[in-house]
Amino acid sequence: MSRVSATFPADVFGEPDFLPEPLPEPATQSIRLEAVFGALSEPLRLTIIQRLLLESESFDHTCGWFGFDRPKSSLTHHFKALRAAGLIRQRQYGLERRSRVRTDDLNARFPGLLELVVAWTP
Amino acid sequence: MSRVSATFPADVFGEPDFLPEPLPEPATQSIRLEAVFGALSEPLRLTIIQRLLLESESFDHTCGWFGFDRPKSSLTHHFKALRAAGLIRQRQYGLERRSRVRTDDLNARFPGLLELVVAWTP
DNA sequence: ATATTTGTTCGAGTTTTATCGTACTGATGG
DNA sequence: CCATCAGTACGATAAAACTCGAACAAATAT
Repeated sequence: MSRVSATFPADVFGEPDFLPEPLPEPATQSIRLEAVFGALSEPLRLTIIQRLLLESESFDHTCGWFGFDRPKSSLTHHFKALRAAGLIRQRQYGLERRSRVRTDDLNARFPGLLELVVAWTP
Repeated sequence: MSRVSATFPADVFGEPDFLPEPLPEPATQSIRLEAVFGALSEPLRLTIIQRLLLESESFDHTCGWFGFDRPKSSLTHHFKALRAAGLIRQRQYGLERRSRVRTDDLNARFPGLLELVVAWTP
């Protein structure tokens, strides 16, 4: 893999200068509280958001990074639910699809929400 | 109706000296964040909690007070869901079952949560 | 080119949740 | 006693959500 590839992994060399466009997601203003609550009512999804908040360093993570023992199609389902509700932003880096929490958007729209997720004990 | 009846309505003369026992509800420590999120992911239930927070004066409210145009059995279902998740406390006053938000419990356990509900715009 | 890797899409089965009519209960008032 | 009133319980139907296998797609590595 080339050091200058447009798709090299963000967790090896840090964030690339030019990020791929995010996958389709709701605009900040149209994130709905009830949809956010629905997305976070599923323990696996709550875990995803919490771990992204607590263990993310300066880069985004693939869904494989979490190490969940679930079929890939189940993970796709949950990540899509999180993105549709406005909780995560996803970008495609070559093969990988990396996710980060939309922290700024969520803090602006629902202050205090992410603190609750961080404090959650499974 | 007697002024000293054990079951007179709390919204006419204020809170009685001896409250009826609350209906079965989860203990404060066992209220689960994911269950709370699930309960609040339903717009009607979100409305119930918001209105109890915003429009409740010093007394609890019956489910009829909200004026929802839904069958009674549907309302029973949603109020039971809110109580099971630990969001409301319900007491029986004669015929009526009155609800209040478990504000202290929820603020202690999930600080900031109720503010999000208050700020919600349907 | 071919295999490997990461993740998607489709579709089916299962479980949960919502909706709501009907019948019922228990307290109150005449 | 009998009617009324607030709300429950039951049960059926319908809609949503979760789970997951199988087949597929696209980028990468050799």
